[in-house]
Amino acid sequence: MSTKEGATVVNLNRMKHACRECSLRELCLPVGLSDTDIRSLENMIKRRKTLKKGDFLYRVGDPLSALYAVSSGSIKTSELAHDGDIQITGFHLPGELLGIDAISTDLHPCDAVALETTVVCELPMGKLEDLARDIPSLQRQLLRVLSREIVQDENLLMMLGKMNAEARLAACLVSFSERFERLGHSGTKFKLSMSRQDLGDYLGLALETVSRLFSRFQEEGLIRVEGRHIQLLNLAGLRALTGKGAAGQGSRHQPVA
Amino acid sequence: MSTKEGATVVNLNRMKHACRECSLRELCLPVGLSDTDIRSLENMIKRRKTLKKGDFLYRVGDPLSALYAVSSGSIKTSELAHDGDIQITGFHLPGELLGIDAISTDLHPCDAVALETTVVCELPMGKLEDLARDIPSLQRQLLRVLSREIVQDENLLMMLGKMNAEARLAACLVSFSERFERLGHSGTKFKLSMSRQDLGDYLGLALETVSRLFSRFQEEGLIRVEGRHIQLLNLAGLRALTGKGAAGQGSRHQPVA
DNA sequence: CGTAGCTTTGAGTGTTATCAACTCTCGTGG
DNA sequence: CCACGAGAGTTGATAACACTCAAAGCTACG
Repeated sequence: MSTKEGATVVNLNRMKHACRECSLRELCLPVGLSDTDIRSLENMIKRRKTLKKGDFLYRVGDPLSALYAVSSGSIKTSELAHDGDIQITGFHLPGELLGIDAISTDLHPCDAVALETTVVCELPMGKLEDLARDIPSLQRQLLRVLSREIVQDENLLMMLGKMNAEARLAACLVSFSERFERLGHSGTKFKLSMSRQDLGDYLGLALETVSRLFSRFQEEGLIRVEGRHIQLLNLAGLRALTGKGAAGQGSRHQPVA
Repeated sequence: MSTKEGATVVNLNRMKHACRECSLRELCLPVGLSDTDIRSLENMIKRRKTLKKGDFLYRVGDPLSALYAVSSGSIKTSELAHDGDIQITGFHLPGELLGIDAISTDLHPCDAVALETTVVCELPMGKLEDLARDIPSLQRQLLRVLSREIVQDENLLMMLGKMNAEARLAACLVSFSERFERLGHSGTKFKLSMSRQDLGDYLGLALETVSRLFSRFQEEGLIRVEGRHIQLLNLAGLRALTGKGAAGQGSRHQPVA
């Protein structure tokens, strides 16, 4: 298969990972579950998988056997067009669930590739459904997670359909900022795990356009760029560029409207 | 509320609409449910609502009280951007479910507007969850429907991110063709219920571009256009265009959808 | 260190948005 | 019955934003 067996050999003794002790439990599936319910969830988790950079978690057409929760690292999901063009449909950070777009057909419609060394928790689909039936709050949470994914996709739709390149990258950076912060990391200084090409394939832009925008944002004092190390110097300014600026100070360069 | 009470007064005696006798049951929520299960579903359905063209089914920020299944007619869902730009996130035909993107926050993130006289079945959210707990196959079906929506959004993402204007409209027409056919209508001759502006707001194009493309497709013998009446003359040709057809069209790979 | 991949920057091009004028349809009211 | 106006659609001219092609600089890793 695509993922090496060797990877899962490491730390077999840690396989019985406890959701209760996981720092991500408030971001992941256990939200709103009682302690006993979480214990049931723990028992269901088959194992944790470690992926190296470039490893596939699953591929287009693979049958759905489990959902995966990112524990550490990051994963990109992408769809291939007939002519080889790639659309990245999401970057998945710790606490986020993968594979839910496969539920409708029981086949994965996209590839999932690790952007760096990444650990995921495996949630066997059958057991998850059984458990959801027994635990109403888990059922609700599952629906919520799916629904949240729809909302995220629709936000991305808005970006691709109605925003210019500048606004797209700004919105993307703001999104990363918020998500890193939720993870307890810095929301203004972080390292991107994906390439310019990946960002372009996500935002519907050429990689050169992404690169140029990074340079321009730096010139304008909005961010500091050093390869994949990003520092957000003017978060409000970035937000203003996305259009949704509530705390907008006059960072209006060109009348976008 | 946004929708007038008057609309629902008509035909109160038909309120006890039977899913069992609905021609859409194989497209809608009852898929895979037993006869008794469907009966439980019927009892849950609060009522049917009739909307006139332009009526809102719900608005951004409205609390989620029910999901809606389109029975006849069509509905567009759209999000408003800061500067007034709108992105249409979907056109919903009979048999399709609306409101599922509100489950994550219990608030509707988009507007839903009838494109023509439209009838919807109302599925109270709380009762639906209760019923899903009692009927495992309904739970599965519910997850499936949500997941399918994600897949659809991701297809649209692919269009907006990677396809040119020509390919987008072609893909859109092919999609309508397939959906009308599933509904038992003609897949090659149909009337669009939405304006060029709506199509543009869906495809991320200016309305003028949409209009020009219709004209060009007609010149090329792909379709026949008469206002909103569309006839597809060369479905294979349209499909070829969705594979990014400007250059050579020797596409060996199968179309996605 | 050397190579391969990633990133930056430049120059030129093209697809598509924007602005604008005109037609057509349809419903309303004079 | 026709004039009128509003909304929808078509078509043309122009220009901008982002893509493509190209080359050089940089980074990382064996």
